[in-house]
Amino acid sequence: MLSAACRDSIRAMIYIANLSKKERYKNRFISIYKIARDLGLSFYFLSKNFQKLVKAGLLESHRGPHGGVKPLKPPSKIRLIDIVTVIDGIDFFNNCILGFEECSDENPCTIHNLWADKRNQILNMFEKTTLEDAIKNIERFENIKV
Amino acid sequence: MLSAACRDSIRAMIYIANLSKKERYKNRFISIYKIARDLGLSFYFLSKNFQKLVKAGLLESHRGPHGGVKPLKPPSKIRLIDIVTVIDGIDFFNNCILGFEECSDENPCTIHNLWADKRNQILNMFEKTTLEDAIKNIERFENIKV
DNA sequence: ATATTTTAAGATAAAATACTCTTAAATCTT
DNA sequence: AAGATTTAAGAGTATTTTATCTTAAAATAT
Ligand code: FES
Ligand code: FES
Repeated sequence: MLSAACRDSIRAMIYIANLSKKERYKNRFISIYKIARDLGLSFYFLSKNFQKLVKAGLLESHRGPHGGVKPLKPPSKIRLIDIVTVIDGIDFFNNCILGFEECSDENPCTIHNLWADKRNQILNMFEKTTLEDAIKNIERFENIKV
Repeated sequence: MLSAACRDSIRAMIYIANLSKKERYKNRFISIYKIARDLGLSFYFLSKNFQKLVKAGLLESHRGPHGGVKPLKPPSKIRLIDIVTVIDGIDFFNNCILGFEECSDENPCTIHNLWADKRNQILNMFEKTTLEDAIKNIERFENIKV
């Protein structure tokens, strides 16, 4: 459902948001190399994908020593759907699951009435969930994977 | 979410199931060429994908004049999940949305608690929905796309 | 028997996605 | 000013998915 690029980006954004809360990292740029290393991701792939997030205004970037990226908004203001929109686009939430051109209640496919509901619930989840929600889970659960 | 192969296959299976109910087609083989033409799909791609459904026992095939495919079960006994399982596999319903190796309540990622629920609802839909349900919608709605 | 129709199977080609590399530009450190 | 660090951008490569083609096998029709 999410592309590999999008999965990586969401993980990284959650990681950045969480780190940026700590005193040591507040308002500091975090190097992409460090993020990739800490999360076990490819530096090349991650920095490429980050370029979109920077352009979209979700991240601020800075070159040179002590450079890196940092969030432009507080975790409570960055929703998962914002990241998905930038990296994958939102076609998934508009398109027919059977691949028809149009998707609407007026022009439904044979399983539209069932799928549209599920799809909206997913959309709802991505719209409601912010990086802060994810961070809270990090604090809440012990053996959580970041 | 569904691959192109899977989307095509589901559409074709619904079409076959619906056609097989009609007196003229009862217990007859329906040519793959006709199915592809009627649904606007590629004959090559569809016949390739059908091979899996035949092997899996969802379709019976027959070569030569008046050959083709026909369902091996009544529409009420073929669930969407059966087709998805054969064509795409069920990894989607087991895997972590953020790409982690494991996915379980005991070893969750930062959004597992939110996603697992949605994912199960989708699974539920695919498990509960049969070809008969889709056919009923064909009868129920006027401008429906098959 | 021979020719025709139709699916099966495997090879090939094209397109999309995932991933990597190289060079440049910006910034900092000395 | 020179060198080191770090992201930006675009080109390049690899892998996966999608789509097509070719040949074979099976069944029917003549
Ligand atoms: S028309 Fe197919 S899901 Fe809406
Ligand atoms: S662990 Fe990530 S969705 Fe379950």
